[in-house]
Amino acid sequence: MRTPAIKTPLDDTYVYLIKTEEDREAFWHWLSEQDALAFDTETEGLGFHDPLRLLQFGNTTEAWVLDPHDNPDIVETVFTHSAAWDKLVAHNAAFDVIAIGRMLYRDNPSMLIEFVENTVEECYDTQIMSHLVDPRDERDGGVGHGLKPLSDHYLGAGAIDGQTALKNKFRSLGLNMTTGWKQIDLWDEDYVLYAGLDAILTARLEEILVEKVFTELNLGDQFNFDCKVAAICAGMTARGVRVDMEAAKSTLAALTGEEVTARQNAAFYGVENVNSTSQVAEALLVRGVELTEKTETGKWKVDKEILSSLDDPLAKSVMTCKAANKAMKSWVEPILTQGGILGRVHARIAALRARTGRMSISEPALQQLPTDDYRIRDCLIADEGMVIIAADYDQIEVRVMAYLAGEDAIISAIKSGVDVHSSVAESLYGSSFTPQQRSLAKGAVFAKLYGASPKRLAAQTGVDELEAKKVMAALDRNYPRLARWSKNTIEKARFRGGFMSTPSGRRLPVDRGHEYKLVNHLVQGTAADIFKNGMIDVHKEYGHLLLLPVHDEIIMQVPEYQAEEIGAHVCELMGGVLGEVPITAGYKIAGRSWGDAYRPKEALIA
DNA sequence: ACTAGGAGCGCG
DNA sequence: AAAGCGCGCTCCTAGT
Repeated sequence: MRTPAIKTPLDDTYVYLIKTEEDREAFWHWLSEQDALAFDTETEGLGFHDPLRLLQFGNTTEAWVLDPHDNPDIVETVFTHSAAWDKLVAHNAAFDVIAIGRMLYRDNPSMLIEFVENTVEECYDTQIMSHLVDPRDERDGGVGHGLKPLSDHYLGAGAIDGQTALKNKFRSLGLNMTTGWKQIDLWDEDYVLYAGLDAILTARLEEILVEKVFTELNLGDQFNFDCKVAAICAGMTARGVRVDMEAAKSTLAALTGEEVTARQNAAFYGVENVNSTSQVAEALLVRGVELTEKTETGKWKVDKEILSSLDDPLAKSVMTCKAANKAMKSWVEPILTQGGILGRVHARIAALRARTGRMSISEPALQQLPTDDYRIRDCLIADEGMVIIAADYDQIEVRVMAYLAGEDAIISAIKSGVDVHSSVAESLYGSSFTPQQRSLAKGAVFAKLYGASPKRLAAQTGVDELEAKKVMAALDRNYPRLARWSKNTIEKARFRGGFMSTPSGRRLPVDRGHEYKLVNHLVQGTAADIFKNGMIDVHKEYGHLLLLPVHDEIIMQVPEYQAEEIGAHVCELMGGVLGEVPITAGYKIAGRSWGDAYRPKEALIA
């Protein structure tokens, strides 16, 4: 007996359920007629360990919804006996492939990683395509990269909003967005309808986006490149990083102690809640501290920079308390929670997240671990017999800027192996420049890189505004190609609007009124692609050792006895030339724990 | 009760 | 003339 199909709000499109043997037979027949196959999953939640609930397949007019646990043969045939259809289509393939892989290879981490890498790379991922067409998210004024906004925009399917519909459904059942996904009946009419629709929308999006990416924009190579990167990143998520549970517990205990002491101290001065900026400001004013800066909304500004300039016991307690609290809540507790499941943290690594093409890591945010407190990184360690190493590019953004600007004066300094910032300082102040002058020169280069005003440069380096202005002007005078490139970039952006592209072809949207940002975006985006390129090359040789990407540095674990050898080789693989500009990398060996690279000398003994 | 935005802070 | 860039996360506050 066949289970009745569900008619969807889209014209002539249906969702079929696989519940009976007859359903299964009909599905196999349908499957044999597909060449492009979109798939999607529903899970109990968004975390790495949350199990699969439903698996959906679809084309542009039909979807099939099944319980993967009841149909392991279907899952295996589609995902492990490839080549029966031309392509697999998914929206953010990494998420679904990991969920499917976890079901297939529950007890075999290395098989899981291999499966994830191979399958993600093979997918036509509509999220990657979306990003190549327009990298902006909704907050930035772009279309966004979720299935819903993309369907609204490209398919005019605005009426379909599974998220909202299901949220309401959850509510009517006494559930919420956390419990609902886990507890709603597997065959709930709305649940399976929207599950199936997502596969259909993905299939429709793919048709439109493939045309745009491959034909209109000629970004086929860029797409394949980003698929490769996405696959490597998904593999790293699947591999995870080993957690040192004992270290994590003791870090948590130490931070808790610091937090409690600092909080009591702050309370003594009248601040019940250190995270309330109004309380902090009020208490400081009462103590006779002079505050001068206000925020955009007119409240007293009491950020770390201001507090640290105060030399006040309350200010110190507030800073200590906030730092400890942030470290616990953002990193140590999430690491402990995830580590408690299988001993590893499987952070989500988004291969194509920033509008410049940079990657991001979340749950937890492992690209943002504090550098001044090794105890956080101490929670993360290499596997048995291995050590953590970090290989990072040398001044990648400055080199990219020199290349993009064709600034020979900087390029020749780089080529001759001279420190770039010293070379700039020498050109500005002569060969007897002071360390302060080097630091100001470095600041000026970064100001150029970010499009900062002399005012900002002054604030950051401590010189007065006039001095900052003079330095910026001198920089422009001594490096005329850099000045011209920056100026031309901004003018071109103003004139043309729309999108501009990096040399590798990545499209960067122009923000009206903020054209100066293009200078930075071109540099950051090009640097991101160089990094990804290096990561791909390292992956070819040492894929099984990759742990995390951190903007311009690759974190790996390597067998202890080969650490030097592999480190050096990895740097060779990362390096290359950008036109005339040499691109180089260096490595450092941390130790069994990542924190070993950040441990101050005194702490090494203890 | 839940949401959105602001403020703040961590990194490259 | 003026402009620091890109992220993720947590907490607070004010809104519904």
